[in-house]
Amino acid sequence: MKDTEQSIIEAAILIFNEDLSAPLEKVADQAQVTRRTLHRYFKDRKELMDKCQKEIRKACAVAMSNAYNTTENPRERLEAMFYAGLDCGSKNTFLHKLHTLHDHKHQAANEECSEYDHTFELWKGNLQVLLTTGIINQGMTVDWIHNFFQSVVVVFINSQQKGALGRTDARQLAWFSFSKGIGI
Amino acid sequence: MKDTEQSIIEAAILIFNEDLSAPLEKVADQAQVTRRTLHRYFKDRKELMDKCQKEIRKACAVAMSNAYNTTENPRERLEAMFYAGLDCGSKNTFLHKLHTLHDHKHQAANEECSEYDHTFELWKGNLQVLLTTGIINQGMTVDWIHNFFQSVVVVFINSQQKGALGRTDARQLAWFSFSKGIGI
DNA sequence: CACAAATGTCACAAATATGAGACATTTCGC
DNA sequence: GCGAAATGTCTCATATTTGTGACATTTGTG
Repeated sequence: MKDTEQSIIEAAILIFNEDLSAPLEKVADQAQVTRRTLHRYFKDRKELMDKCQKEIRKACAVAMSNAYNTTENPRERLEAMFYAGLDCGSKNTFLHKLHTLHDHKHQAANEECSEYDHTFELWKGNLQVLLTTGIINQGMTVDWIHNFFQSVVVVFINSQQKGALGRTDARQLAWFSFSKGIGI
Repeated sequence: MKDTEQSIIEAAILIFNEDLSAPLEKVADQAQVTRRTLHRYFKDRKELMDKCQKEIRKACAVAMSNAYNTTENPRERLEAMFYAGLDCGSKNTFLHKLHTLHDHKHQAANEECSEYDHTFELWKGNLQVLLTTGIINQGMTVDWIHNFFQSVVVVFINSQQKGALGRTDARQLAWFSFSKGIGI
């Protein structure tokens, strides 16, 4: 029964990802919990948001790290990490969103920002190999591909929400769109 | 000086696109205007939001319609409408976002929904031609490509906001990612 | 300059969101 | 079934957001 805290966090990620300033009652509803209970686990909005970020960073870091270690081939690594990104779903996109907000000033001094950077260090490093060895040609930049990656995850999430496509089909489609889209 | 109303709408689209429940003061700030002035032009939040949607639908509809009429070749049409989508920028993505929200129930009876549908009628019709003639193969679905289209627009906007890429370069990159990503 | 329109400043009431106390009810392990 | 922990209900104080009136200031125009 102690997974209430976790389910609130999951709900918050879902809600805040759509509506950053949504009232906490929406989060509580999504978690099928009272606002009162939510406040028993989280002192205030800021604390909830912080826990969300921590959860997100952890989940993404673990998934990415695991995927990275499945193979030594850069091309296969990219694919493995891509699927890991899909599996992280809205956690992945929310993390990315928080760091591309209009008023967000990215600075390495910020603890959360540096953790964010670290999360994608492996990803970007691997990507750089593919770029320099010419497997990915064109005028592709790391930033573009990073954004593009996140965007394809959004497409995947949307398709899953609608239920129009099976998970396996959607995963294949996503990888097709991503890999071809960056010129592999 | 009467473009104050318009600049508030533009500001609102920018802010609401990032944070749907953002306080109106943020919109006023973005428009470099007092909250008091904002309320002189818009009775309340709902009226502002409605005007935003109207503006968005109009802008997207005009841009798409123009692009459609530049050529009769479906393949070229797709490209022209793609660039039109880029030019609509956040208007395009905000419109799409509003209709993919978790709690949004899409129903043709709804006036705004039907207008939204109409906006992309041409786009989807043209796409269907490309699908049935086999120019786009794979297990691609219209919905997937539609979502994918919107996502690439987001990537484009992000790259422009950062200023890392010139507009022309970004447009080319975007078209590359999109066209290859759907298997053209 | 003078005048009118637009905007800003300040003040304020109403609505909504937030956070927490007190106590009832439910849930779970034993 | 008992007791403890978790959760819900109800209530309330406070903070924030919202919308508007009254009046000062700025801006554009003749």
